[in-house]
Amino acid sequence: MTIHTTQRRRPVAEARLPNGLQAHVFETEFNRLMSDATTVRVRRGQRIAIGAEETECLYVVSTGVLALEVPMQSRTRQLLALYHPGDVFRSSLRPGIEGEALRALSNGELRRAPWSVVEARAAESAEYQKFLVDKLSKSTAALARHLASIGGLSGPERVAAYLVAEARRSGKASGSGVLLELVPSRVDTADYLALNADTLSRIFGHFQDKGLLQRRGRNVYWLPNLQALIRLVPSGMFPSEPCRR
Amino acid sequence: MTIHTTQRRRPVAEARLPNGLQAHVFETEFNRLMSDATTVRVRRGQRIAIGAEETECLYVVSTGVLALEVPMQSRTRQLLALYHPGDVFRSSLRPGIEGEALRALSNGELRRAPWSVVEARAAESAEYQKFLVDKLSKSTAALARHLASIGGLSGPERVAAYLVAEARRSGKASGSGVLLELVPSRVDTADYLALNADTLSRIFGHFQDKGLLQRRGRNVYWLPNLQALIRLVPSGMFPSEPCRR
DNA sequence: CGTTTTTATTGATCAATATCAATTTGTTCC
DNA sequence: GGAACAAATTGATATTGATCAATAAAAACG
Repeated sequence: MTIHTTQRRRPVAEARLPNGLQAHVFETEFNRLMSDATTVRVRRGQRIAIGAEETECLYVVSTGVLALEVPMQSRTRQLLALYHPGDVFRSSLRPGIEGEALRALSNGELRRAPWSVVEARAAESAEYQKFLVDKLSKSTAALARHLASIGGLSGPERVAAYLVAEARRSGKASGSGVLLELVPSRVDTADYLALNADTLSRIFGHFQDKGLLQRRGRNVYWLPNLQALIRLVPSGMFPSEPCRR
Repeated sequence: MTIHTTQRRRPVAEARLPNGLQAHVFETEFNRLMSDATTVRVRRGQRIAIGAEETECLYVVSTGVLALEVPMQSRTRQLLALYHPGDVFRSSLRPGIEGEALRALSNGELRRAPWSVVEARAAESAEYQKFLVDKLSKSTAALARHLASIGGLSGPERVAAYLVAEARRSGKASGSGVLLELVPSRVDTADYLALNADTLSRIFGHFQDKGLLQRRGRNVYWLPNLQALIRLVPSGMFPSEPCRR
C-alpha cells in the first residue's frame, strides 16, 4: 500500500467546515480520539489505496471531499460514498472489489490511524466508543440510502435527492432559498449518481429552466425552492428531518 | 412496532443451512451470543417493522431468506440486502427511509435481541465481540458490493453477478457444474437487482438459450459453466475468492 | 383431479438514458 | 491578456430496459 503525499504544487484549499457545530464536534471528540493519527494531505484526483486486513485503518476527513471508488468496466467507475469533513471511513467497510480506493475529489486533508490503535483508545472511554460507533453506523445508513436512490429512482429524482441532501448537509440560507457549494466535478457527481455526465448536465439544465437551480459561481448554486425539489423525490426518502440552517 | 407471529396456516419450511460449516458456526457462536433472544417465526411475504432508536435490535436469521426493503414510488420497492441463515442485521444499519422494513422472502425463523443486551454480552468476551463486529462489517461490505453492482453494471451483468454470488454462497457441485436453489421469487429478485421482473425473466431466458443456466425444478437451477458466467461480469468484481463446495 | 390463484413468460411498444461528436465555457499559466 | 488546456454543455442517434397486455405454467386447495 502506498500513500502519496502532496507535492504541494497547488495550494491546499483551506478548511471548509460546513458550520460551527460540526467543527466543534470534530475538534473536541475526534482530535482526542485521533490524537496519534497521521495527517495525509491529498490533491484533487489523488488515489489513496485502502489497506488490506493487516493494515486496517480508520480515516477521518479534515477538509475537502473524498469518495470510495470502484472501477467497473474499462473506462467507467462507481463512487459508492462521499466523505465530507467530519466523516469517518473504516477500511473494513470496503466492498472488496479489485481497484477499490479512496479518491480525493478536491484538495484536502485527512487523518489516518491504525484500527487497532483506535480500538484500544475507544475501549478506554465508553463515550468515545459510542461516538465512533454512531459515526460508522451513520455512514452505513448513508450507503443504504444511496443504494435505494440509485436502485429505485429515475435520473432527475436522483439529482433532486442529491441536491436536497447536500442542501441539508452544508447549505446556507440565502434570501428566500439555499446557497450550496457542490465541490465534486460533473463527472464525479455523475459517477456517484450512476448517471452519464452528459445526462447529468442535461438534468441540471432542466432544473435551471424550471427555476429550481441557479448557478452563482464555479461550484456555487442557489436553490430558490427547496420544497419543490423535495416534491420531486418520492416521499419517504426524506422523512421530516429538520433542515439545518 | 408490531411483529406479527406466524399464524401457522402453512407449514414453516424446515431448516436449510447451506452446509455443515455454516451450521456449525451458527450453532456454536451465535446460540451462545443470542441465548436470550426471542425467536420469531415468519411467513413468506411477512413484513417485520424495524425498531426505532430506543428499540434497536440485532436480528439473526436462523432459516429462510429475508430482505431489507424500502418502498420507493407508489408501486415499486427496492430490496437493499438479502439475509440468509447465519446473517445478522442490526437495525441501526437501516437507511431511515419511511416504510423501511425487513421482509420475509420465504417462510423461516429469526432471532431477535435488544442491542443493549447483545452489547453487554459482547463486552464480556472479546471473542464474541470480534465475531459480531466481523459479521456486521461483512454485511456492510456486501451492501457496498451490491451498490457497485446496481450502479455500475448492465442488467445481464447484474444477473450474472447475482448467480455467481449465490453459487459461491450456497451452490453445490453437481456433475460438471453447480446446483443452486434460488429462493426469492422473480419479482423479489428483480426488486433486489433493480430490474423489471419482465426484463429479469428475459435475461434468464437468454442465459438458458446460451446454455449458461438450466432449470431443474421450482427454484432449482443448474449452472453448467460458472466460469463463463464470471466472464460476463467485469473482472475485479470477484477477485479470486475460492469457490466453496 | 379439476378449479382457482399465483407466478412466470413473451411480444409489441415506448420512454429514459447512454453514446458520440461538436461546441462552448471556464481555468491555468506564462 | 491571451494561448493552451480542461471541464461542461448541447444536439443527433442508438440502446437498454420499462411498460402494458396477453398468455402460459405452476402451486394451492377443496
